[in-house]
Amino acid sequence: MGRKRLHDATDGRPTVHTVAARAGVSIASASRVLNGVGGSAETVRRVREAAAEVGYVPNAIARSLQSQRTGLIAFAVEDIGNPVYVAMMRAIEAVVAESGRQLLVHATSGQVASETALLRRLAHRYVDGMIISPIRVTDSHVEAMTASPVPVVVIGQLPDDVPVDNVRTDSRTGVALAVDHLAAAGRTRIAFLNGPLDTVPGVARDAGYRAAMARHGMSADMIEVGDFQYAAGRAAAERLLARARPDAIVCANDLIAVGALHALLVSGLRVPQDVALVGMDDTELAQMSYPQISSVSLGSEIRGRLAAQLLLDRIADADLPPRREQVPPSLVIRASSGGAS
Amino acid sequence: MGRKRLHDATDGRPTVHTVAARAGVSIASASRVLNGVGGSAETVRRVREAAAEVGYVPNAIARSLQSQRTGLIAFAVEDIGNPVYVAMMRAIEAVVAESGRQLLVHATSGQVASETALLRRLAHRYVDGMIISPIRVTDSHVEAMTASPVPVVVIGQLPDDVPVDNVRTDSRTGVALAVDHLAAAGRTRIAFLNGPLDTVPGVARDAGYRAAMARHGMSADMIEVGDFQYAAGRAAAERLLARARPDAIVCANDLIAVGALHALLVSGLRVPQDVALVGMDDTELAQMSYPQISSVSLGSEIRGRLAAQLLLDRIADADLPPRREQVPPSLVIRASSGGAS
DNA sequence: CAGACTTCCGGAAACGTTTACAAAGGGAGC
DNA sequence: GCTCCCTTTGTAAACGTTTCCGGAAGTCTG
Repeated sequence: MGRKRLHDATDGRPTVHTVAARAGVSIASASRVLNGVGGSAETVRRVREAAAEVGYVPNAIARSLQSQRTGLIAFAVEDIGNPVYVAMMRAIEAVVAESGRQLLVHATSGQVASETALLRRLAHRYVDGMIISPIRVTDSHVEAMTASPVPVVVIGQLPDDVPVDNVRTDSRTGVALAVDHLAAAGRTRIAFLNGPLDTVPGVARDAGYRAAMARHGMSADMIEVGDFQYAAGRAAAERLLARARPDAIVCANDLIAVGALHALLVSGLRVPQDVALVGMDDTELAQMSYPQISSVSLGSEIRGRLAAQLLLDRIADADLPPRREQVPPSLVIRASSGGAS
Repeated sequence: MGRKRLHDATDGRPTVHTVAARAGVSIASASRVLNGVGGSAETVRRVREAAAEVGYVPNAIARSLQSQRTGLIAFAVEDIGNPVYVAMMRAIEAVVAESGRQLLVHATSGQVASETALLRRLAHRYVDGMIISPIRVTDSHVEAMTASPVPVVVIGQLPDDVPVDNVRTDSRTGVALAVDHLAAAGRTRIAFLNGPLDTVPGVARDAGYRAAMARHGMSADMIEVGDFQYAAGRAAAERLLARARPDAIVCANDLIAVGALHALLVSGLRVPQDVALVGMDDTELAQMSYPQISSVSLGSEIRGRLAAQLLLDRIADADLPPRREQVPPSLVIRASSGGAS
């Protein structure tokens, strides 16, 4: 009834004080028992009993404040809907959950401002680490990442001198795999539908396409650019078909490929007979299409898993030297390029 | 150099104490200024300056402990990969971000044990609220939800007497819409590919199909059941085609529909000429297929948005009476059932 | 110029944990 | 019986913030 309450007002939920008082021990003892460290048999019994009686549950925030850990891992990505990120997210979730942590997901819309804002917010330490897959990498990204007090792992390319753990693949050779495959199948007019050229994957894939085409002595004049979405892919294919007559199309990701497939079928072309099609990322989408779409796998699940692992390792030991994992691309051949249905 | 440091060891990051000391004011004043409440012009200037100089950033955890709020909202869902949940997640993310909070995503694998574990963990208050879309609802779900100290909003059906905010739709009439549409188009042998019958949506959709078929005087003898995935849909369609000759198929969700489409095309049937197809959930997948798949929209984005809104409202005022929002289904007609391509 | 009122400030408590430290108790070995 | 060591316990500090409260100083009013 006193005006100045010390602990455990009648309205509040039970705290370790409640439990301690009820068990007739100090909060230190209560805490120790509840954490399973130390305590005599009798004390353990009394505390456990008291805790059960009042339905005590430790407060995660208070614990975090003390331990300086939130138990949260953030995953920041342009678009939660893109199946390639979904695949990564699944893999990351698995690793993160395994370590007893939880996953926070951010949608950045691919905007530099919101990505750097997110990185800067890491200073608030609301999370123990972040995995980010920026589609563009600017100086402010790099600056924010290196200034962050909590570990950051990047999925994607990063300038070599940036001391940040990262997981990369080689989409340049990935595109080459696709071109080689199509050329080997006798295709001679291989077009390319790319994403924006001011993105990291966009330039890499463009370079891969041009180099591979040059290697085969073919001219790289059937390129259309849009963004990395289904609608853009469909539109790009329509533009392409309006001005050229390719016998094969390589797409910078599966969403674009599905859009292209749609455009091809609408205009009465047969896939793969008239036009062969190869996508990239090897997402579920490629398998769910009809015909199933050949796709260059960039190991999304593996990259996700590796990124999560790198992050956990660094959280465990901040002094590790920066690490860099590389996942090689591989081509998965399906019906759309003449493989089995 | 003293052994017993009080605040701000040289190694640590700046805290409000650092700022206060540097500005020559008390931590109370520093905190007030940093929160933009009170302070004389001179104090404000000094504190701001000190904060900028040391690069002060408030610690989110400590703030949470004080405010009893984490600023986090959890979204728990069976499978992060299902496009219908992706759509909901997008909508929820938008609302949640708008309110200055962040989204935590849990994958439950649809297992009752992990869902109830998640709900019970809410007692730790690691999050300000949770949106959950359980595919099955058991007594332990209900018990855990009502016992939770933080608000829970359910997307999906819930027994009427459970005092928990929820957002529902009516997939029973949703299926009826599909059947009516197909019957009106002259289809007479309408099959149904459903998800598991021990799930809430599974039974509702089954009931909807049977009722609608009866209403049209058609027998409901072409039903196949699998889970709500692409592969299961494809397999179910194959089983169906092996034993019957439907002229239309209604699917319990879009993943199943895409799988069925695949099976139909593989077996040389034309869609919609030979077999009309209608999916459910109206996800991106339905638009990305060829032909595009008619689908019963259950308003995923709307449900997501509403759920987020209900949750925020309840967080703001715990004494609100339980609310229940209903989103009506609607049919989106596309090429797969004879609509425009 | 006294009193009332406002503004600003600092000390200290509070949020709910964990843990360093010291004290106390109890065997065991001599 | 004494010392030594080990176990158990409680006190209090610490994590980093916000905020209550009382006092001081300044401003206005009559």
